Amino acid sequence: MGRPPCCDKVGVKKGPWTPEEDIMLVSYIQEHGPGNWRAVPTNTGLLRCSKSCRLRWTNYLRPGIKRGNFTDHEEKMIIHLQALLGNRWAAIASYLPQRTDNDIKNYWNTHLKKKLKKLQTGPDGHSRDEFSTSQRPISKGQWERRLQTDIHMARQALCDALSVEKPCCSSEMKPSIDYYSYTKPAQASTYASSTENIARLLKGWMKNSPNRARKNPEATQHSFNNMAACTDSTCSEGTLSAANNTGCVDLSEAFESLFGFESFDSSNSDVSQSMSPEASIFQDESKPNISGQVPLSVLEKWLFDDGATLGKGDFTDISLDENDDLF
DNA sequence: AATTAAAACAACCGCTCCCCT
DNA sequence: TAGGGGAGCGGTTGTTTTAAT
Repeated sequence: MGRPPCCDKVGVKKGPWTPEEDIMLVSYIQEHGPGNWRAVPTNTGLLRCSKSCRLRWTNYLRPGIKRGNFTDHEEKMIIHLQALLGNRWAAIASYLPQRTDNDIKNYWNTHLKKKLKKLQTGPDGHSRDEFSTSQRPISKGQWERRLQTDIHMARQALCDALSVEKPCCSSEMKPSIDYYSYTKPAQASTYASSTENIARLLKGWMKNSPNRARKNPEATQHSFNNMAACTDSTCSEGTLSAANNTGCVDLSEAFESLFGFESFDSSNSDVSQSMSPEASIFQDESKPNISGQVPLSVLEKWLFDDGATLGKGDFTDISLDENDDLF
């Protein structure tokens, strides 16, 4: 006997969420907090699968989500982290607390993949595939060890960077996954605060009809973000928060200060010119970079070469030098 | 102005992990 | 310790929007 589906297939609504459904979900979570998703459809009367509710909340309704264009340094962070972690979008998203894993994944698939492919092929359209043939084969154990080290190094570097602003890290960097979680119902009252927020929310929707919202999703999302900025209890507890105006530590900014990403201009993003032939590493970006550190070094070179100035050395050097020692 | 192709993004599906009994 | 169930994650699909012709 197989496992029953998480929800009845019949009578479950699919497709885009309506504002009404959003409100129902938000009000429920406001009252009870996220979690126990299975109970959400029953308790709210939403004809949605529990998974769908969770997804809608985490990807769209959750306070503090930043929508719209990715900044240059966000882009670089994603590329860098993807090289380090592979397609572990949730892990990557934990370093970009304002972005959802889905958002990052989509951005990677639609923008960055192409961008990197361009780099790989170069302006002449010919593949610059030298490393894939010249690379030493490495055993699974080796690359796993290497990956572990990379992750550790990245965490360490990030932790160091953050500790400048706020001594929040222990020896083990804790990704901001906690930002998602919301366990104690007691905190619920401070979450979306009150009917006041729902009213504001509605107001936002009135102003931005679905059509308009689609054209400018940021506008729609804003009402939620604002709501969150004022009331998100996690912020006052010192947890990472995206509420910019609350003075909480912003990981993106921390990364910025760490990497010194400043002058990378997407308009001059014809990075292929500065790319070495090793750019061929991107040929299989859907997997963790099994091919080892050489690809990573190229990536990093590109990431840090143009425009990055302060603080960049620490991260790259550690990553490159120490990992070379592994071999 | 109409049509088509490409891009962007929201949402779904199925698998895996982890916790609880 | 094993099995069941919920939650989370990553891949993929479907729909909408935008750009090009």
